[in-house]
Amino acid sequence: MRKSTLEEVAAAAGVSKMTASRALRGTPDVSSETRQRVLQAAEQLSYIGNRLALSLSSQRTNLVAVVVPSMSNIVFPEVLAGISAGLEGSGMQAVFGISDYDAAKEREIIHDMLSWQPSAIIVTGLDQPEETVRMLKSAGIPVIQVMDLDGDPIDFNVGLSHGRAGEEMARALVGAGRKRFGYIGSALERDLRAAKRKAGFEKVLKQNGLHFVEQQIDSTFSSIALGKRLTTTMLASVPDLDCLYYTNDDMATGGLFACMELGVAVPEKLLIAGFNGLDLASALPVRIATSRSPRRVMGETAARLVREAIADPDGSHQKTIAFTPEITGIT
Amino acid sequence: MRKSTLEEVAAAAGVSKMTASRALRGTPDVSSETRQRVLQAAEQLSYIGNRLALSLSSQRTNLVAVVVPSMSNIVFPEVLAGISAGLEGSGMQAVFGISDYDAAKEREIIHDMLSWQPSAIIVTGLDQPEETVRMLKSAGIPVIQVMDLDGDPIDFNVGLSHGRAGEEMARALVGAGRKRFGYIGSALERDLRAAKRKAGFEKVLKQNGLHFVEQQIDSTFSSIALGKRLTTTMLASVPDLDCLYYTNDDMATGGLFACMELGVAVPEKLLIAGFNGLDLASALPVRIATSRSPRRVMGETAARLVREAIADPDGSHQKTIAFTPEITGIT
DNA sequence: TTTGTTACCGATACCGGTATCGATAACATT
DNA sequence: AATGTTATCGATACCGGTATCGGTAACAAA
Repeated sequence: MRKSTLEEVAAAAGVSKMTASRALRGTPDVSSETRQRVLQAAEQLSYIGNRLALSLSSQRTNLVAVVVPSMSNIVFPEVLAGISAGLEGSGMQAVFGISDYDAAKEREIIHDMLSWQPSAIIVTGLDQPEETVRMLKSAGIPVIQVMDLDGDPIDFNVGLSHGRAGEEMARALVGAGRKRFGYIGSALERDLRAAKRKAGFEKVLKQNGLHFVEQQIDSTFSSIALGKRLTTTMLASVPDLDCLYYTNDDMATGGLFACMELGVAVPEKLLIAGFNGLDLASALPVRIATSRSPRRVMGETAARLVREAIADPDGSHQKTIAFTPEITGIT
Repeated sequence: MRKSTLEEVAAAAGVSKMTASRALRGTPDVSSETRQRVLQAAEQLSYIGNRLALSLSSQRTNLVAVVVPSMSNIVFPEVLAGISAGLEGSGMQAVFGISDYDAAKEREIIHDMLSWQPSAIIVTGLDQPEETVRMLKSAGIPVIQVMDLDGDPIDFNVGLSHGRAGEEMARALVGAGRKRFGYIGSALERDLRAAKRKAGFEKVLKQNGLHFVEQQIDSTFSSIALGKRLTTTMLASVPDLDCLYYTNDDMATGGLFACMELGVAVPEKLLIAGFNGLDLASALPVRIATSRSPRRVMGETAARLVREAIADPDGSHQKTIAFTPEITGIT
């Protein structure tokens, strides 16, 4: 079956294109009898409007572009789900792109997305290179940067400070009496937020006259398996650590599993700390420490800002919405 | 900064719209000097082409619509990542929609997506209601149904048989000497593939003169926490089960955690079986049985089919690509 | 009867690109 | 000098809708 156009629907209903358009959109100025005929013709031809034409003509799209770095970690899909849910009922539609933690690819994806003339764009983090920032600024639409808070926002900003999250976690752990710290990380040169957490953590360690006794940083991305492997290696060479800080909960969970297999008592002998507050982490048979980040809520909040900014483009809106991660799992 | 148009770029370069268009697209018939001027003007105005106009005019989009039921389970993001990766370099762009396991919502989303005139559409499963099927058929583009295999495909089909996956798992478990089976599920009325697995499993049990001694099915969606809770409840009332089959690995993992807290020996006393073959499952300190489904590969395969079907619309292509899940974790 | 109103509908321009065809100038060929 | 070629560019139509304005018929009011 070939795609049918409004023209064809109109012809089938014996009216003009314009009248058909009005009938389908529910505009007034159409007799209910005519409307009926058009609706029927459209149904009959299984007509689906052409949004390209609609958007081009009306000079507005219902698109919200969203760029996230990855889909392999549940964190970003959760943000997307939040955005998608937060947009529901607004007539707006999210379009996603994956940058694979690659700045060049991100630039390219943003460019592609902008060419679809979205009404707003949501990007992850505040660390876009200058050229990307310029592109975003010149797009003339609301730009929402999510997840992070450490940096200069382009426009709107929804997130939490990863630097502070690292600091707080370190403070809590030092406060709990831990002294011999190790760090296990992954892909820090690409996951800049994880790097910020580590930096914040180290800063507080230093303030307390402490430091990471041992570090193990892999260049691949975080996973449970990687956390398990690196932990096994590290505990073999430095068995007397009493606290391990990880990139995130996935890595930390792998660490916990390693400990369970090695028979290392968690948290008595070794405290394990991650980041994110995954559902997984709270269901674990042994508690690990984590900073709970409101991922879905951040997505929903970003969506709300988009709706507000579009509903009232000239209004003065709150530009920054900060979340504070709650630390759990330290007793 | 206001969005600039090709017209403006052309004016700035002192040429016609048409020449500017050619220069930017790298078409021949433009002197390198003129091309240079246009490129410079475009750069200067930070011009970004309008894909709406492009696609409307050229009558082709680079869009591939994708509809998945959820983002809360890592399974679907992985499929999306596979699709996204498989499309890379083709100039095509995936657009995602989330149906929340709701047939009505799915219908609506598919309708919305089709209005963007995608070049192909990928949907999850084979169980769309008749009206949705009609809509997909009349779209006149390649339709790829992924994940499932049990049913009548509209066009292309990439997936595995969940009915058989359930059967195979049951055969393996019965073969391993298990006799007293329990089932723990979630949202089966919406997650039809999980229901198919259960049906297949039960069929084989019956063939062996067995049945589920106890069932516990919640109406909410699968999660580790839910698996843990339901397992704790079930083991309290029926402690002598020797095998538990779950909706999926998330639920099964929760079950394992419950067992670890209750001190139930896994797998000696109780064997735990899920589905998916998540990374999580293989990193667990105790092995659980699972059927490994090639989620990312299914996404990549779907993307490949899309590319082939679009590159050669009239060619005869293989319509169905079947995967067989590998069972692991039974010793 | 004339004049307003109102309800309904159509003609036309336009959104921002691309496809197509034709025009022009410069140069080579006969 | 006349004719062909080639390289380069522009004018126009069109993609499929919507915005805008104007037209017609029916009916009410004066």
